[in-house]
Amino acid sequence: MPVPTIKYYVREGLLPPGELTSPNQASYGEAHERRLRLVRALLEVGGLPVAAIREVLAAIDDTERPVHKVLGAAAWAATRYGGEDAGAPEGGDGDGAADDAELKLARERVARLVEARGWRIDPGNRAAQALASALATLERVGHGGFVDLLDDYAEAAERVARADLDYTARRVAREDLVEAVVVGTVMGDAVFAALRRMAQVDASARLFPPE
Amino acid sequence: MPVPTIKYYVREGLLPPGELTSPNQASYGEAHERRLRLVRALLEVGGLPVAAIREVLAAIDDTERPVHKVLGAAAWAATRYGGEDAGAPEGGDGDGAADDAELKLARERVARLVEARGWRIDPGNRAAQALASALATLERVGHGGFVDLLDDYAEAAERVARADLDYTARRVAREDLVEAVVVGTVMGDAVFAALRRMAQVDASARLFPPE
DNA sequence: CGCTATCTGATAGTGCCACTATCTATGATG
DNA sequence: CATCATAGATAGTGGCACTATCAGATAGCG
Repeated sequence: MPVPTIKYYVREGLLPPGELTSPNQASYGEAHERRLRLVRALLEVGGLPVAAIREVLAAIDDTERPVHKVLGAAAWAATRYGGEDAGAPEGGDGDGAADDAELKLARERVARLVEARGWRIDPGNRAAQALASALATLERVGHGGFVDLLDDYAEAAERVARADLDYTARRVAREDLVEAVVVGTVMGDAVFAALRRMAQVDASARLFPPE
Repeated sequence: MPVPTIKYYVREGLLPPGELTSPNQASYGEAHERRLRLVRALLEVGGLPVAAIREVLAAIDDTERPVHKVLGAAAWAATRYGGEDAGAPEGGDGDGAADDAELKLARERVARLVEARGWRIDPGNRAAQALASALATLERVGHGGFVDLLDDYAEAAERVARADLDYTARRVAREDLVEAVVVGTVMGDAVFAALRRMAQVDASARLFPPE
Protein backbone atom coordinates (compact mmCIF):
# COMPACT_ATOMS: atom_id res chain seq x y z
CA MET A 1 0.00 0.00 0.00
CA PRO A 2 1.29 3.44 -0.87
CA VAL A 3 1.94 5.49 2.20
CA PRO A 4 -0.21 8.44 1.16
CA THR A 5 -3.13 6.12 0.77
CA ILE A 6 -2.77 5.02 4.33
CA LYS A 7 -2.58 8.61 5.44
CA TYR A 8 -5.73 9.22 3.53
CA TYR A 9 -7.45 6.40 5.36
CA VAL A 10 -6.30 7.82 8.64
CA ARG A 11 -7.68 11.21 7.70
CA GLU A 12 -10.94 9.59 6.73
CA GLY A 13 -11.18 7.83 10.03
CA LEU A 14 -10.79 4.35 8.60
CA LEU A 15 -7.58 3.73 10.45
CA PRO A 16 -6.42 4.95 13.83
CA PRO A 17 -3.38 7.21 13.61
CA GLY A 18 -0.23 5.26 14.39
CA GLU A 19 1.35 5.81 17.79
CA LEU A 20 3.77 8.67 17.61
CA THR A 21 7.13 7.70 19.03
CA SER A 22 8.50 11.05 18.00
CA PRO A 23 7.09 13.93 16.02
CA ASN A 24 8.05 12.28 12.79
CA GLN A 25 7.94 8.63 13.58
CA ALA A 26 4.83 6.59 14.11
CA SER A 27 4.59 2.91 14.76
CA TYR A 28 1.88 0.77 13.33
CA GLY A 29 1.17 -2.52 15.04
CA GLU A 30 -0.57 -5.68 14.09
CA ALA A 31 -3.99 -4.26 14.86
CA HIS A 32 -3.37 -1.56 12.32
CA GLU A 33 -2.49 -4.06 9.68
CA ARG A 34 -5.53 -6.14 10.42
CA ARG A 35 -7.73 -3.10 10.22
CA LEU A 36 -6.12 -2.04 7.01
CA ARG A 37 -6.78 -5.42 5.45
CA LEU A 38 -10.37 -5.20 6.54
CA VAL A 39 -10.71 -1.79 4.97
CA ARG A 40 -9.23 -3.00 1.72
CA ALA A 41 -11.53 -5.99 1.72
CA LEU A 42 -14.63 -3.89 2.28
CA LEU A 43 -13.44 -1.48 -0.35
CA GLU A 44 -12.33 -3.85 -3.08
CA VAL A 45 -14.41 -6.94 -2.64
CA GLY A 46 -17.38 -5.38 -0.95
CA GLY A 47 -17.31 -2.26 -3.07
CA LEU A 48 -18.36 -0.08 -0.15
CA PRO A 49 -17.70 3.63 -0.38
CA VAL A 50 -15.29 5.05 2.14
CA ALA A 51 -18.01 6.84 4.04
CA ALA A 52 -19.91 3.61 4.53
CA ILE A 53 -16.81 1.84 5.72
CA ARG A 54 -16.26 4.56 8.27
CA GLU A 55 -19.71 3.96 9.67
CA VAL A 56 -19.28 0.23 9.78
CA LEU A 57 -15.98 0.53 11.56
CA ALA A 58 -17.45 2.97 14.00
CA ALA A 59 -20.14 0.42 14.78
CA ILE A 60 -17.53 -2.27 15.23
CA ASP A 61 -15.47 -0.15 17.54
CA ASP A 62 -18.33 1.08 19.63
CA THR A 63 -18.31 -1.63 22.24
CA GLU A 64 -21.49 -0.24 23.72
CA ARG A 65 -23.41 -1.18 20.65
CA PRO A 66 -25.21 -4.51 20.82
CA VAL A 67 -24.19 -7.01 18.20
CA HIS A 68 -27.43 -6.97 16.27
CA LYS A 69 -27.07 -3.24 15.86
CA VAL A 70 -23.70 -3.78 14.33
CA LEU A 71 -25.19 -6.25 11.93
CA GLY A 72 -27.77 -3.64 11.13
CA ALA A 73 -25.11 -1.06 10.44
CA ALA A 74 -23.21 -3.43 8.20
CA ALA A 75 -26.32 -4.37 6.31
CA TRP A 76 -27.31 -0.75 6.02
CA ALA A 77 -23.93 0.26 4.69
CA ALA A 78 -23.68 -2.62 2.28
CA THR A 79 -27.06 -1.98 0.74
CA ARG A 80 -26.91 0.31 -2.20
CA TYR A 81 -30.39 1.64 -1.96
CA GLY A 82 -31.47 2.59 -5.42
CA GLY A 83 -34.71 4.36 -4.82
CA GLU A 84 -36.17 7.72 -3.95
CA ASP A 85 -33.15 8.40 -1.79
CA ALA A 86 -33.53 8.25 1.94
CA GLY A 87 -31.17 9.57 4.55
CA ALA A 88 -30.61 7.38 7.56
CA PRO A 89 -32.56 9.53 9.97
CA GLU A 90 -35.51 9.80 7.62
CA GLY A 91 -36.02 13.51 7.17
CA GLY A 92 -39.38 15.14 6.60
CA ASP A 93 -41.29 13.49 3.79
CA GLY A 94 -42.02 16.64 1.81
CA ASP A 95 -43.25 15.24 -1.47
CA GLY A 96 -42.20 11.77 -2.56
CA ALA A 97 -45.43 9.81 -2.27
CA ALA A 98 -47.57 10.97 -5.13
CA ASP A 99 -46.26 9.36 -8.25
CA ASP A 100 -45.14 5.85 -7.60
CA ALA A 101 -47.82 3.26 -7.80
CA GLU A 102 -45.28 0.65 -8.84
CA LEU A 103 -43.33 1.10 -5.69
CA LYS A 104 -46.39 0.90 -3.54
CA LEU A 105 -47.37 -2.41 -5.05
CA ALA A 106 -43.85 -3.68 -4.69
CA ARG A 107 -43.85 -2.76 -1.04
CA GLU A 108 -47.02 -4.72 -0.54
CA ARG A 109 -45.50 -7.65 -2.29
CA VAL A 110 -42.54 -7.48 0.02
CA ALA A 111 -44.79 -7.25 3.04
CA ARG A 112 -46.62 -10.34 1.90
CA LEU A 113 -43.38 -12.18 1.44
CA VAL A 114 -42.19 -11.22 4.87
CA GLU A 115 -45.40 -12.41 6.36
CA ALA A 116 -45.38 -15.66 4.44
CA ARG A 117 -41.85 -16.30 5.55
CA GLY A 118 -42.56 -15.36 9.10
CA TRP A 119 -39.60 -13.06 9.09
CA ARG A 120 -39.47 -10.71 11.99
CA ILE A 121 -38.21 -7.60 10.44
CA ASP A 122 -39.07 -4.00 10.63
CA PRO A 123 -40.93 -3.08 7.45
CA GLY A 124 -38.96 0.14 7.26
CA ASN A 125 -35.83 -1.96 7.01
CA ARG A 126 -33.53 -0.73 4.32
CA ALA A 127 -33.07 -4.15 2.75
CA ALA A 128 -36.83 -4.42 2.45
CA GLN A 129 -36.91 -1.00 0.86
CA ALA A 130 -34.17 -1.99 -1.52
CA LEU A 131 -36.05 -5.12 -2.42
CA ALA A 132 -39.22 -3.20 -3.08
CA SER A 133 -37.31 -0.73 -5.15
CA ALA A 134 -35.75 -3.52 -7.19
CA LEU A 135 -39.09 -5.19 -7.73
CA ALA A 136 -40.64 -1.93 -8.81
CA THR A 137 -37.82 -1.42 -11.25
CA LEU A 138 -38.26 -4.91 -12.61
CA GLU A 139 -41.92 -4.21 -13.11
CA ARG A 140 -41.17 -1.01 -14.95
CA VAL A 141 -38.65 -2.72 -17.14
CA GLY A 142 -41.21 -5.25 -18.23
CA HIS A 143 -40.07 -8.14 -16.12
CA GLY A 144 -42.72 -8.15 -13.47
CA GLY A 145 -42.85 -11.89 -13.86
CA PHE A 146 -39.58 -12.07 -12.05
CA VAL A 147 -41.44 -11.91 -8.76
CA ASP A 148 -42.50 -15.48 -9.33
CA LEU A 149 -38.99 -16.43 -8.40
CA LEU A 150 -39.14 -14.67 -5.09
CA ASP A 151 -39.97 -17.78 -3.15
CA ASP A 152 -37.04 -19.67 -4.53
CA TYR A 153 -34.80 -16.74 -3.93
CA ALA A 154 -36.06 -16.35 -0.39
CA GLU A 155 -35.55 -20.00 0.30
CA ALA A 156 -31.99 -19.76 -0.91
CA ALA A 157 -31.47 -16.58 1.07
CA GLU A 158 -32.61 -18.28 4.23
CA ARG A 159 -30.22 -21.06 3.67
CA VAL A 160 -27.36 -18.68 3.20
CA ALA A 161 -28.38 -16.66 6.21
CA ARG A 162 -28.44 -19.80 8.30
CA ALA A 163 -24.95 -20.65 7.17
CA ASP A 164 -23.84 -17.13 8.00
CA LEU A 165 -25.27 -17.38 11.44
CA ASP A 166 -23.55 -20.70 12.01
CA TYR A 167 -20.32 -19.10 11.06
CA THR A 168 -20.70 -16.16 13.38
CA ALA A 169 -21.96 -18.36 16.19
CA ARG A 170 -18.51 -19.89 16.47
CA ARG A 171 -17.02 -16.61 17.53
CA VAL A 172 -16.79 -15.80 21.16
CA ALA A 173 -14.96 -12.54 21.66
CA ARG A 174 -17.12 -9.60 20.68
CA GLU A 175 -14.38 -8.21 18.50
CA ASP A 176 -14.25 -11.42 16.49
CA LEU A 177 -17.96 -11.92 16.37
CA VAL A 178 -18.64 -8.49 15.15
CA GLU A 179 -15.99 -8.66 12.51
CA ALA A 180 -17.27 -12.00 11.32
CA VAL A 181 -20.71 -10.51 10.96
CA VAL A 182 -19.44 -7.62 8.94
CA VAL A 183 -17.20 -9.70 6.78
CA GLY A 184 -19.93 -12.24 6.26
CA THR A 185 -22.47 -9.65 5.32
CA VAL A 186 -20.34 -7.67 2.96
CA MET A 187 -18.06 -10.27 1.44
CA GLY A 188 -20.77 -12.89 1.40
CA ASP A 189 -22.54 -10.90 -1.27
CA ALA A 190 -19.56 -11.09 -3.53
CA VAL A 191 -19.02 -14.76 -2.86
CA PHE A 192 -22.61 -15.60 -3.52
CA ALA A 193 -22.83 -13.50 -6.64
CA ALA A 194 -19.82 -15.29 -8.04
CA LEU A 195 -21.27 -18.66 -7.20
CA ARG A 196 -24.55 -17.72 -8.74
CA ARG A 197 -22.82 -16.79 -11.96
CA MET A 198 -21.00 -20.05 -11.97
CA ALA A 199 -24.14 -22.03 -11.35
CA GLN A 200 -25.86 -20.07 -14.07
CA VAL A 201 -23.13 -20.77 -16.53
CA ASP A 202 -23.38 -24.42 -15.73
CA ALA A 203 -27.15 -24.50 -15.92
CA SER A 204 -27.15 -22.58 -19.14
CA ALA A 205 -24.48 -24.85 -20.62
CA ARG A 206 -26.83 -27.73 -19.97
CA LEU A 207 -29.81 -25.96 -21.39
CA PHE A 208 -28.15 -24.46 -24.44
CA PRO A 209 -25.45 -27.00 -25.13
CA PRO A 210 -22.50 -25.28 -26.83
CA GLU A 211 -22.89 -27.62 -29.82
CA MET B 1 -35.30 12.01 -17.18
CA PRO B 2 -33.49 15.22 -18.01
CA VAL B 3 -33.02 15.61 -21.72
CA PRO B 4 -29.25 16.14 -21.56
CA THR B 5 -28.91 12.84 -19.76
CA ILE B 6 -30.64 11.08 -22.60
CA LYS B 7 -28.37 12.80 -25.06
CA TYR B 8 -25.47 11.62 -23.01
CA TYR B 9 -26.71 8.06 -23.21
CA VAL B 10 -27.07 8.37 -26.94
CA ARG B 11 -23.52 9.65 -27.19
CA GLU B 12 -22.34 6.76 -25.07
CA GLY B 13 -24.07 4.28 -27.30
CA LEU B 14 -26.59 3.19 -24.69
CA LEU B 15 -29.52 4.43 -26.69
CA PRO B 16 -30.03 4.63 -30.42
CA PRO B 17 -30.35 8.19 -31.68
CA GLY B 18 -33.99 9.08 -32.19
CA GLU B 19 -35.28 9.19 -35.74
CA LEU B 20 -34.81 12.63 -37.16
CA THR B 21 -38.00 13.94 -38.69
CA SER B 22 -36.34 17.25 -39.31
CA PRO B 23 -32.97 18.70 -38.39
CA ASN B 24 -34.24 19.71 -35.00
CA GLN B 25 -36.91 17.19 -34.28
CA ALA B 26 -36.38 13.58 -33.41
CA SER B 27 -39.00 11.07 -32.48
CA TYR B 28 -38.46 8.48 -29.84
CA GLY B 29 -40.66 5.43 -29.90
CA GLU B 30 -41.64 2.78 -27.49
CA ALA B 31 -38.50 0.79 -28.12
CA HIS B 32 -36.48 3.77 -27.01
CA GLU B 33 -38.38 4.06 -23.81
CA ARG B 34 -38.00 0.39 -23.10
CA ARG B 35 -34.32 0.58 -23.71
CA LEU B 36 -34.01 3.62 -21.54
CA ARG B 37 -35.73 1.86 -18.68
CA LEU B 38 -33.39 -1.06 -19.09
CA VAL B 39 -30.41 1.23 -18.98
CA ARG B 40 -31.64 2.92 -15.85
CA ALA B 41 -32.28 -0.44 -14.23
CA LEU B 42 -28.82 -1.72 -14.99
CA LEU B 43 -27.35 1.53 -13.82
CA GLU B 44 -29.29 2.10 -10.62
CA VAL B 45 -30.24 -1.31 -9.41
CA GLY B 46 -27.46 -3.28 -11.00
CA GLY B 47 -24.85 -0.64 -10.36
CA LEU B 48 -23.14 -1.32 -13.67
CA PRO B 49 -20.85 1.33 -15.07
CA VAL B 50 -21.90 2.87 -18.33
CA ALA B 51 -19.14 1.14 -20.27
CA ALA B 52 -20.30 -2.25 -19.06
CA ILE B 53 -23.86 -1.45 -20.00
CA ARG B 54 -22.74 -0.54 -23.46
CA GLU B 55 -21.16 -3.95 -23.86
CA VAL B 56 -24.16 -5.78 -22.54
CA LEU B 57 -26.46 -3.91 -24.86
CA ALA B 58 -24.17 -4.60 -27.77
CA ALA B 59 -24.37 -8.28 -26.93
CA ILE B 60 -28.15 -8.08 -26.74
CA ASP B 61 -28.40 -6.31 -30.05
CA ASP B 62 -26.01 -8.54 -31.89
CA THR B 63 -28.49 -11.07 -33.17
CA GLU B 64 -25.65 -13.21 -34.45
CA ARG B 65 -24.48 -13.90 -30.96
CA PRO B 66 -25.75 -17.14 -29.45
CA VAL B 67 -27.73 -16.76 -26.27
CA HIS B 68 -25.19 -18.32 -23.98
CA LYS B 69 -22.64 -15.83 -25.18
CA VAL B 70 -24.98 -13.05 -24.20
CA LEU B 71 -25.35 -14.57 -20.78
CA GLY B 72 -21.60 -14.66 -20.63
CA ALA B 73 -21.36 -11.00 -21.52
CA ALA B 74 -23.92 -10.05 -18.92
CA ALA B 75 -22.19 -12.10 -16.27
CA TRP B 76 -18.85 -10.67 -17.26
CA ALA B 77 -20.11 -7.11 -17.11
CA ALA B 78 -21.91 -7.58 -13.84
CA THR B 79 -18.92 -9.07 -12.10
CA ARG B 80 -16.80 -6.51 -10.40
CA TYR B 81 -13.57 -8.41 -10.49
CA GLY B 82 -11.54 -7.27 -7.55
CA GLY B 83 -8.22 -8.90 -8.15
CA GLU B 84 -4.97 -8.37 -9.97
CA ASP B 85 -6.85 -6.65 -12.75
CA ALA B 86 -7.32 -8.53 -15.97
CA GLY B 87 -8.46 -7.10 -19.27
CA ALA B 88 -10.88 -9.21 -21.23
CA PRO B 89 -8.37 -10.22 -23.89
CA GLU B 90 -5.79 -11.23 -21.32
CA GLY B 91 -2.71 -9.25 -22.21
CA GLY B 92 0.85 -10.42 -21.69
CA ASP B 93 1.40 -11.72 -18.19
CA GLY B 94 4.49 -9.68 -17.42
CA ASP B 95 4.89 -10.18 -13.69
CA GLY B 96 1.89 -10.91 -11.52
CA ALA B 97 2.53 -14.50 -10.43
CA ALA B 98 5.25 -14.22 -7.85
CA ASP B 99 3.70 -13.00 -4.67
CA ASP B 100 0.28 -14.46 -4.26
CA ALA B 101 0.21 -17.81 -2.61
CA GLU B 102 -3.19 -17.01 -1.11
CA LEU B 103 -4.73 -16.60 -4.49
CA LYS B 104 -3.25 -19.80 -5.78
CA LEU B 105 -4.73 -21.76 -2.92
CA ALA B 106 -8.05 -20.05 -3.38
CA ARG B 107 -8.06 -21.00 -7.03
CA GLU B 108 -7.47 -24.59 -6.11
CA ARG B 109 -10.29 -24.43 -3.62
CA VAL B 110 -12.55 -23.12 -6.33
CA ALA B 111 -11.45 -25.84 -8.72
CA ARG B 112 -12.27 -28.42 -6.12
CA LEU B 113 -15.67 -26.93 -5.55
CA VAL B 114 -16.40 -26.89 -9.24
CA GLU B 115 -15.43 -30.48 -9.52
CA ALA B 116 -17.43 -31.53 -6.49
CA ARG B 117 -20.44 -29.76 -7.89
CA GLY B 118 -19.95 -31.18 -11.32
CA TRP B 119 -20.22 -27.73 -12.78
CA ARG B 120 -19.15 -27.48 -16.34
CA ILE B 121 -17.45 -24.18 -16.41
CA ASP B 122 -14.27 -22.91 -17.87
CA PRO B 123 -11.80 -22.45 -15.04
CA GLY B 124 -10.73 -19.14 -16.55
CA ASN B 125 -14.29 -17.95 -16.07
CA ARG B 126 -14.43 -14.51 -14.59
CA ALA B 127 -16.90 -15.45 -11.90
CA ALA B 128 -14.56 -18.21 -10.81
CA GLN B 129 -11.73 -15.72 -10.74
CA ALA B 130 -13.80 -13.34 -8.73
CA LEU B 131 -14.68 -16.10 -6.31
CA ALA B 132 -11.06 -17.06 -5.89
CA SER B 133 -10.15 -13.45 -5.38
CA ALA B 134 -12.83 -13.06 -2.73
CA LEU B 135 -11.72 -16.21 -0.94
CA ALA B 136 -8.12 -15.08 -0.98
CA THR B 137 -9.16 -11.78 0.48
CA LEU B 138 -11.16 -13.50 3.17
CA GLU B 139 -8.12 -15.57 4.04
CA ARG B 140 -5.98 -12.49 4.26
CA VAL B 141 -8.46 -10.73 6.45
CA GLY B 142 -8.40 -13.58 8.90
CA HIS B 143 -11.65 -15.21 7.94
CA GLY B 144 -10.38 -18.20 6.06
CA GLY B 145 -12.94 -20.25 7.94
CA PHE B 146 -15.56 -18.70 5.77
CA VAL B 147 -14.83 -21.26 3.10
CA ASP B 148 -16.62 -23.82 5.23
CA LEU B 149 -19.82 -22.16 4.13
CA LEU B 150 -19.05 -22.59 0.48
CA ASP B 151 -21.12 -25.71 0.14
CA ASP B 152 -24.18 -24.10 1.61
CA TYR B 153 -23.66 -21.07 -0.54
CA ALA B 154 -23.18 -23.18 -3.63
CA GLU B 155 -26.32 -25.13 -2.88
CA ALA B 156 -28.28 -21.92 -2.56
CA ALA B 157 -26.67 -20.57 -5.70
CA GLU B 158 -27.73 -23.61 -7.64
CA ARG B 159 -31.23 -23.20 -6.46
CA VAL B 160 -31.31 -19.60 -7.53
CA ALA B 161 -29.73 -20.42 -10.85
CA ARG B 162 -32.36 -23.06 -11.47
CA ALA B 163 -35.07 -20.53 -10.77
CA ASP B 164 -33.40 -18.08 -13.11
CA LEU B 165 -33.28 -20.65 -15.85
CA ASP B 166 -36.93 -21.48 -15.36
CA TYR B 167 -37.73 -17.87 -15.74
CA THR B 168 -35.79 -17.43 -18.92
CA ALA B 169 -37.05 -20.69 -20.33
CA ARG B 170 -40.49 -19.16 -20.60
CA ARG B 171 -39.31 -16.68 -23.15
CA VAL B 172 -39.56 -17.50 -26.78
CA ALA B 173 -38.50 -14.54 -28.87
CA ARG B 174 -34.77 -14.07 -28.77
CA GLU B 175 -35.19 -10.43 -27.88
CA ASP B 176 -37.21 -11.33 -24.82
CA LEU B 177 -35.10 -14.25 -23.81
CA VAL B 178 -31.91 -12.34 -23.96
CA GLU B 179 -33.30 -9.46 -22.03
CA ALA B 180 -34.65 -11.78 -19.39
CA VAL B 181 -31.23 -13.29 -19.02
CA VAL B 182 -29.59 -9.95 -18.60
CA VAL B 183 -32.18 -8.63 -16.24
CA GLY B 184 -32.12 -11.81 -14.25
CA THR B 185 -28.38 -11.83 -13.98
CA VAL B 186 -27.91 -8.25 -13.04
CA MET B 187 -31.02 -7.45 -11.07
CA GLY B 188 -31.12 -10.85 -9.48
CA ASP B 189 -28.02 -9.96 -7.54
CA ALA B 190 -29.70 -6.99 -6.00
CA VAL B 191 -32.83 -8.92 -5.23
CA PHE B 192 -30.96 -11.73 -3.63
CA ALA B 193 -28.71 -9.47 -1.64
CA ALA B 194 -31.74 -7.72 -0.22
CA LEU B 195 -33.39 -11.00 0.65
CA ARG B 196 -30.24 -12.24 2.29
CA ARG B 197 -30.10 -9.17 4.46
CA MET B 198 -33.68 -9.65 5.44
CA ALA B 199 -33.16 -13.30 6.26
CA GLN B 200 -30.09 -12.37 8.24
CA VAL B 201 -31.95 -9.79 10.21
CA ASP B 202 -34.58 -12.34 11.01
CA ALA B 203 -32.09 -15.04 11.91
CA SER B 204 -30.10 -12.68 14.03
CA ALA B 205 -33.23 -11.41 15.77
CA ARG B 206 -33.89 -14.99 16.79
CA LEU B 207 -30.36 -15.59 17.92
CA PHE B 208 -29.83 -12.33 19.72
CA PRO B 209 -33.31 -11.51 20.89
CA PRO B 210 -33.68 -7.73 21.19
CA GLU B 211 -34.58 -8.15 24.86
C1' DC C 1 28.73 16.93 14.38
C1' DG C 2 26.98 17.37 10.09
C1' DC C 3 24.37 15.75 6.27
C1' DT C 4 21.19 13.33 3.82
C1' DA C 5 17.40 10.18 3.58
C1' DT C 6 13.08 9.35 5.40
C1' DC C 7 8.95 10.13 7.92
C1' DT C 8 4.78 13.05 9.44
C1' DG C 9 1.04 15.97 8.61
C1' DA C 10 -1.21 19.26 5.60
C1' DT C 11 -2.83 21.10 1.24
C1' DA C 12 -3.79 20.83 -3.23
C1' DG C 13 -4.25 18.28 -7.41
C1' DT C 14 -5.49 14.00 -10.53
C1' DG C 15 -8.25 10.91 -13.03
C1' DC C 16 -12.44 8.76 -13.62
C1' DC C 17 -17.26 8.87 -14.02
C1' DA C 18 -22.09 10.11 -14.45
C1' DC C 19 -24.06 13.66 -15.46
C1' DT C 20 -25.32 18.89 -16.59
C1' DA C 21 -24.83 23.78 -18.33
C1' DT C 22 -24.32 26.46 -22.19
C1' DC C 23 -24.08 27.68 -26.91
C1' DT C 24 -25.49 27.76 -31.88
C1' DA C 25 -28.32 26.63 -35.59
C1' DT C 26 -32.76 25.39 -37.01
C1' DG C 27 -37.30 24.57 -37.31
C1' DA C 28 -41.92 24.26 -34.60
C1' DT C 29 -45.76 26.98 -32.89
C1' DG C 30 -49.07 30.65 -31.77
C1' DC D 1 -43.28 37.08 -37.62
C1' DA D 2 -41.65 36.55 -33.05
C1' DT D 3 -40.82 33.45 -29.69
C1' DC D 4 -39.68 29.17 -28.04
C1' DA D 5 -38.18 24.41 -28.00
C1' DT D 6 -35.07 21.10 -29.83
C1' DA D 7 -30.87 18.75 -31.86
C1' DG D 8 -26.18 18.47 -31.52
C1' DA D 9 -21.69 19.76 -29.80
C1' DT D 10 -18.37 21.30 -26.32
C1' DA D 11 -17.09 22.21 -22.02
C1' DG D 12 -17.85 22.16 -17.10
C1' DT D 13 -19.52 20.04 -12.34
C1' DG D 14 -19.41 17.37 -8.32
C1' DG D 15 -18.24 13.26 -6.05
C1' DC D 16 -14.86 10.02 -4.95
C1' DA D 17 -10.62 7.42 -4.19
C1' DC D 18 -6.62 8.40 -4.28
C1' DT D 19 -1.75 10.85 -5.15
C1' DA D 20 1.82 14.60 -5.68
C1' DT D 21 4.14 17.99 -3.39
C1' DC D 22 5.72 20.71 0.37
C1' DA D 23 7.43 22.06 4.72
C1' DG D 24 9.26 20.63 9.17
C1' DA D 25 11.59 17.31 12.04
C1' DT D 26 14.42 13.56 13.10
C1' DA D 27 16.86 8.93 12.35
C1' DG D 28 20.90 7.14 11.20
C1' DC D 29 25.36 6.97 9.04
C1' DG D 30 30.19 8.63 8.32
